[in-house]
Amino acid sequence: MVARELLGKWLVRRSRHGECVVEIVETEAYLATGDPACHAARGMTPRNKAMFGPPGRAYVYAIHSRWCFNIVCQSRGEPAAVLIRAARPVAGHAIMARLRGGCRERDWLRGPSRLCQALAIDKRLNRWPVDRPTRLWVVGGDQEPIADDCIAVSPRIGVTSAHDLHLRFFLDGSPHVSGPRKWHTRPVEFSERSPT
DNA sequence: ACGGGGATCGGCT
DNA sequence: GCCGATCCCCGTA
Repeated sequence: MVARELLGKWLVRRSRHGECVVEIVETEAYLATGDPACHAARGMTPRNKAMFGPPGRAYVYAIHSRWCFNIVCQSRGEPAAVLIRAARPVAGHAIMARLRGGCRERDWLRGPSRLCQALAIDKRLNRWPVDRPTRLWVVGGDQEPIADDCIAVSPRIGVTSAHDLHLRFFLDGSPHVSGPRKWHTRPVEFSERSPT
């Protein structure tokens, strides 16, 4: 599953502010079928058009006047995407600190819209290809995948429907993961789940 | 043309 | 923890 493979990968953003590198520590999957929370669940609209396009591109949309960045990961006629929820700063610290208004480093990329703020991601990057080094791309395809026992699973955050789907993946115990601190570690009720 | 709702965040208690 | 801001999108008329 792509959402889990993206953990530990690096995301590079080259903007007019300069270049930033971050390590992805939290993702959520939104599925093609059987997932009412997925924007594509009710067919194509102007907003979710990117999800119906080729995989490996960005899907950027606004919620409550803030941006969220997804990577389209499947497109065999079946739209799906991975929301990038949180990351750890690797390079470009000065840029991210400025764009995030000088809050604590731990909070720069903690949450999908905070991440977009820190990396200057907005609607203009909707449908942008993220598989080659231009303005926004993912690297680390050749690196070792994160071990299963370092990855925790839970229901998705802020999603009111489909609570039975455990499609949030994150590096267990990472301080850069979003949400209250109790969500930073593997929830007890899901700790018995075998890795998928 | 209109109105309800949302994959959020930050401030306040 | 809870609540409100804020605005764009989408379903309905």
